[in-house]
Amino acid sequence: MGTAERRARAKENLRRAILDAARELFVTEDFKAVSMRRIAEKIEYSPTTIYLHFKDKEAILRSLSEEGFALLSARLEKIDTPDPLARLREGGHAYLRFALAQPQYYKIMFELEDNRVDKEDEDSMAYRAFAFIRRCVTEGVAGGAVTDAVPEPLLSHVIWASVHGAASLALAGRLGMLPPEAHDSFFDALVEATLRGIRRDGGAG
Amino acid sequence: MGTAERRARAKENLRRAILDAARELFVTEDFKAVSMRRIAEKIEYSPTTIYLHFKDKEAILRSLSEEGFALLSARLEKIDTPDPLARLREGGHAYLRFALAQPQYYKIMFELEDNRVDKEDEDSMAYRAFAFIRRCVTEGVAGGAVTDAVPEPLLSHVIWASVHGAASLALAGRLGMLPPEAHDSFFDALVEATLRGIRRDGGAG
DNA sequence: CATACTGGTGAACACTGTTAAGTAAAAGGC
DNA sequence: GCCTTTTACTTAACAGTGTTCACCAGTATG
Repeated sequence: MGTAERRARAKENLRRAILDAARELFVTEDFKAVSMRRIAEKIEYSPTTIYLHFKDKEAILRSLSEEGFALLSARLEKIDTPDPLARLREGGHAYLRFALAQPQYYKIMFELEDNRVDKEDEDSMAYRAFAFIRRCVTEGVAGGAVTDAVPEPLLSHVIWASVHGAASLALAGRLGMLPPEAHDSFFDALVEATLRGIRRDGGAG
Repeated sequence: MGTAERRARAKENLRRAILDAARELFVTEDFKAVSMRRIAEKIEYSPTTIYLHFKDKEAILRSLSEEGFALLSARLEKIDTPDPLARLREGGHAYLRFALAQPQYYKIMFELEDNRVDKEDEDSMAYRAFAFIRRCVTEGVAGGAVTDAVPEPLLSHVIWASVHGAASLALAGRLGMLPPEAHDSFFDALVEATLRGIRRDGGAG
């Protein structure tokens, strides 16, 4: 039966159209500008139709959040620097560039209620982005460059927290005390301090 | 004229009542549960009355945000450990305890739109909390324990970012990969790594 | 005493997310 | 080809949201 397939395809298409419309709304305007009615208007369907494809509005935003993590991990995985610490450095800067370039994505990735990844959803995109850090740390520990005093995955979380903190402060407008031209130096200093903090030798070099 | 004073006092009282009602709503329930109508109901006034005391809803939330920073800086300023690095360590833990104990406060302190502290509003409570870090850093640099390779206030922002990142990840539910009993170890590891990252000697001690 | 100002309100506007009930069309069974 | 069931979709409505405007009573001031 080709009909069932065609129907499934149409369904998937509409689902994608909804996500596309929502993404365009919240990337070009604001995160608060995404309303069910505006999405519906954009896809030229009734608002209630959306509920046939997504449980509620948050489900749409969660999808976009996942999309954001996919974009982020794609950027991270492009980095092929052999040395784990140097790779972490590049990864940190790539992370911050992403957050600043895609603030709307970044916000829903971390400000959404109930991200709670209780279970081992190891194929989530967030997990995948995090895996970049974990690989660097594991290699770094194996090579002796990174401290083994803090067991994994604690150390990877420490790195993530530092970089996320910088991104979060910047997006929250809490870097106002720093002149804009100093932001890059700040990001640089943060990445370097973080690396020093996890080095085995304390990072005199 | 006593009448003008009495009127001013009544005005101030109502302003406080509004803030009290809003705080109780968003502390006991949720940040999203704070609505103008529910505040009005609590203070037994019409919703429109609130607009005679606050420009809009965000003005109320900004006041509460400021209140949150006041609570935080009060906690920090209690710490009187002489050694700057040890004081930073204690401050970091106090900061994290505050964020976990008052998640609603913490969220509006950093998730509110337009916190942009462009100008030198040096008497804001956020500035005051930040000054705690700056004092530690300045003393630390003077005493030789803290690196002088990164000029202030960059280094203080680095510290703030790290600790805020940990708090933010925790509140966003992004620590789900860690078992709950490991969270304290994580916070500990983060504070220690941050301190190592800013030490002059790289922190072999 | 008339005027102007103050504090407060009810009704309304233009939204929001979401649900229940209903409809037109396509698919499946005979 | 007809009948029934399922699918896709919509209209109307509910219960809220922030905010504004026109209005009104009471107080202070000329």
